[in-house]
Amino acid sequence: MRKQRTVADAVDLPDDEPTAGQFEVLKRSDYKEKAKGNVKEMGRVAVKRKKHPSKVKEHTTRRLESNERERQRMHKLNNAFQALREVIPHVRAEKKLSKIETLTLAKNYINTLTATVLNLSNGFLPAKEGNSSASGGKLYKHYQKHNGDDESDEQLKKYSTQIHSFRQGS
DNA sequence: TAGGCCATCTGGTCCT
DNA sequence: AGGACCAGATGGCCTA
Repeated sequence: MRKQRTVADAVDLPDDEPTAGQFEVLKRSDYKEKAKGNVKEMGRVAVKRKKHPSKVKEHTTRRLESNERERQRMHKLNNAFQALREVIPHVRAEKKLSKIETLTLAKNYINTLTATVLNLSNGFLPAKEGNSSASGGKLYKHYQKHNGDDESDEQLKKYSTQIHSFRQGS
């Protein structure tokens, strides 16, 4: 199990260690600039600055609350990833797809399905005026825009190759 | 042991 | 003003 870090961990520092609220805020650009030079001192520059205890407490409370919200947000995101995993057919069922694998596979799966639908519905024919969505014309145009002249067979090949490579763990 | 993946914390920015 | 979103940092776990 991963260690649960809390603000309490951060607050429980030696006396000479600055606590939350005693750091000078850097602008994002400065932050990034600093990142290039020194990884150890990322982001925060310690400046000893006395703050009223109630302010520190308030800051800590707010931090805890937003940490909790962020955790919930990430959990929701992970649930969505899990839901996506469950609808993408893939071979390596015994091993969970990573996030990047899930997204990549999903994208190619969608392309494959789109191509298949277009083929089945003769979507490759020019859409009739006024009935473009029903005939698949819009879909075809969208698909063509993003996939050029890829045939569905090509998509299918691409998709199965990818599934295969994931199965082999490459 | 190195590298990949992930969860969590954090501060800045955007949005309502 | 406050919450959502984002990206960087950090450290733990797992596998080759």
